[in-house]
Amino acid sequence: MPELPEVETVRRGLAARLTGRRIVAVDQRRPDLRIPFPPDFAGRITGRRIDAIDRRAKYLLIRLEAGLVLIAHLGMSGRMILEEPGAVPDAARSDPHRHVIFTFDDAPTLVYRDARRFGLMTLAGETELASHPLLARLGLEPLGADFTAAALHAAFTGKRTPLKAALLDQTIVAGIGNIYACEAMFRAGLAPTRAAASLTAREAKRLAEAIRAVLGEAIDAGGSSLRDYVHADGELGYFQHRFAVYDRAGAPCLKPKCKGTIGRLVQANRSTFFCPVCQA
DNA sequence: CGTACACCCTGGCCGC
DNA sequence: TGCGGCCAGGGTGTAC
Repeated sequence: MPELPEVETVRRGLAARLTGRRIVAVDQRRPDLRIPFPPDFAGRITGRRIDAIDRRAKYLLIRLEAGLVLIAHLGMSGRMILEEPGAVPDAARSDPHRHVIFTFDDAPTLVYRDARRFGLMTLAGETELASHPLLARLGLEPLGADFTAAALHAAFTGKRTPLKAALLDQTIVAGIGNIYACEAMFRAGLAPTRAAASLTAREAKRLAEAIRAVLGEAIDAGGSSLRDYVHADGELGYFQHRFAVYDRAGAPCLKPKCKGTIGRLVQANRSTFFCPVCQA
């Protein structure tokens, strides 16, 4: 379930364990995920130390020494799993979805598992990172300093698309997925069907604050509920979180004194959950 | 250009 | 228990 908060939680877990460690072996078990691995993927990263692990939207940016960056996206089902070297669980031996296995000096083994293979891994030079096709068109970073109410309002200018679709458009705001789009609109009290450009400055301010709050709380929940952000089985960044509207169709609205019932509609082929009373 | 939809892939769940 | 249909938190390419 990787949206921005989950990717950030994974980032923190990986950074804590792997920063400064050297990749000593890479077992790449198939030629592609959503896109092909770059030529000589394993060869190009083997032997390099990890300088830092950063994030842009839902992309992990694993900075290796000498200016090489491993760009990773978890797609829908991608997971990063840390295992003690040699301690591979029996169930994992026959698991066909463990696609890449990174071995380190003096650090847990990192396994990339992705059943649906909507994730990706590729390489880019540090200097060309900002202009890389995967990253160049990304919009506002919701937890970044430039994500202001005015910037969000401006980004919605001319967008006649429904608010829900605008929030999922990574070229407008980057990192929000289906769950947190629903949660943020609920918290801001905005109807998902509103044209994005129709938001007033005041409404854009409410929405920007709701987005930041919802994402921040989810990150806090991930961080506080996991020791070092790692489950007992080594899986990183997936945590129980209570949602106010997501997947709650037919259940009562949680807003105090609201007697609404959470509804579901389909926008851009994806479910939207909302309270028709609070989000009128 | 903006918007709408099919599609990529596997697994889990539901109803029959 | 088996099987078909539907759904899923991602993004992209194509057609209008």
